[in-house]
Amino acid sequence: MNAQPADATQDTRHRLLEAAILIFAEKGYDGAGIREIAQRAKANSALVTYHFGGKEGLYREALRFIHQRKHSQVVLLPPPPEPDAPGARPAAIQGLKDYIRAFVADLMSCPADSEVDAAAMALIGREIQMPHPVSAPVLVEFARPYMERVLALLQILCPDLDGDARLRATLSIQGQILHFRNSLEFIRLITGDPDFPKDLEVLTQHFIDFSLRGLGVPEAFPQPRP
Amino acid sequence: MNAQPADATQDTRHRLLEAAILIFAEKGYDGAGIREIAQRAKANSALVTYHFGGKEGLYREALRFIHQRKHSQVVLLPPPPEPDAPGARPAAIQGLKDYIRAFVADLMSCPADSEVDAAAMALIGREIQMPHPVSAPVLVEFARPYMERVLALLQILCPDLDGDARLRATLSIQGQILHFRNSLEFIRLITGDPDFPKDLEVLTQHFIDFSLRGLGVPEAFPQPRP
DNA sequence: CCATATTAATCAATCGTTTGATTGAGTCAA
DNA sequence: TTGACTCAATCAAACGATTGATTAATATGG
Repeated sequence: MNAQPADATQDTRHRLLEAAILIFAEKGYDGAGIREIAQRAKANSALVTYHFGGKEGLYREALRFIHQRKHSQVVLLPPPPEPDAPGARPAAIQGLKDYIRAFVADLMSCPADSEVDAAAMALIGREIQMPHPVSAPVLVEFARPYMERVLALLQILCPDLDGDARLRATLSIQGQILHFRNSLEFIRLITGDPDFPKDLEVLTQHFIDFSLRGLGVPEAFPQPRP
Repeated sequence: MNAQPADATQDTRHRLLEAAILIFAEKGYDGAGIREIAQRAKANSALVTYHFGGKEGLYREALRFIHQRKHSQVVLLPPPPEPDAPGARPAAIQGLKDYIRAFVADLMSCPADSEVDAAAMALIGREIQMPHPVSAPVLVEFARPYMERVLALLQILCPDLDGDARLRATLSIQGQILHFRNSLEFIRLITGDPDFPKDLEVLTQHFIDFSLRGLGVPEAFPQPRP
């Protein structure tokens, strides 16, 4: 009569993965121990080896788990407009605005929503900075749609730029946002403001303005002084 | 008659600190072991406790060591102009250009120059993302002059912005550059280009253009379409 | 100036703990 | 019974720290 008649095993796997995300995000790969993870998951530490083949396997599967279950706002966006379609340019401007909004939403899922989601993004951020050898394939697959969408939009917005310049611009746009996410703790430390992004909407709008202007999109630039 | 008559002890301390920077930067605090560090420094592992009181003390002193010996290009810059001095605005534009150039130079000290310098900046980047409790004071002291200089320049360049908006802009400028530095490995991974920043000068110029335009500085914006 | 007492620095060896991994017995549904 | 799953107990290895002996450097007294 209990709520888990079958599949208690899948449930244990699931609990281990979520606990792994939390602990790995908090302490890093080396700092986290399988005993602590298992304890958080209310499971026996030997099950890490049984289900995942060891600590490394658990780490790899945890990242895969994040990649699969992530209800990304970005991939739900409509595809970027075709470069030579009529009205492609204003559509691309709106597309970049929508992308930044969705990117921020993906990254800044706050702990109030889901403790695991927040830890998952912290873990991804850490991996971007220093990829664990085991996670490289998952990480690239995870990030590719983000990169390619911005590159496609830039092809319309800045047709004069060559491939390298578009890559630099893409990394600048995503870099400023990722930096916010990855160094939140440090920013709060140096500003002394413990709840720094007081208003996420204002912050999002800043990213949009700064990026569009940074690209040199005239429509986003303030009126020239008279 | 040998070149090191006295002070063999200070030399050991020094070797331990440099080895610590290298190993901590490569493997992180938890991943690095004092045995490995001592071996790299050609010293006995007991000397870590003797000279620094333990692993944590070595870590703290290594970060202090970086902070002290860092021949920062940024702090060598002339002070930012006074807000109400004549010609402050063009001076501030030039000041921001100089700052970005110096900031990139500080961050991207390549391994060819000094293996330890490169590792030191990787370590700082790691600390910005997840500050070790022990390092927070050093880290804040390290970063403050960078933050304050940009904020002072923005006060001249964007007098209309309030304090929060200036902070957001500062973090966007530094964020894109720090992202390049901290996620170089990942960028090379996802682009498939193992020697990504082919030309550091072009990259620096991109940061300057993107930042000045992002701020909405009209002087940096391309001619409005006729 | 030398001999000796004192301190500082380094070493090999070892401490107790914790790590990830393994084992073998046990549980339970099919 | 079988096969998938879980458990407490245990393993060897690595960890950070400590020890006591040893050497190098300095200070002191005659």
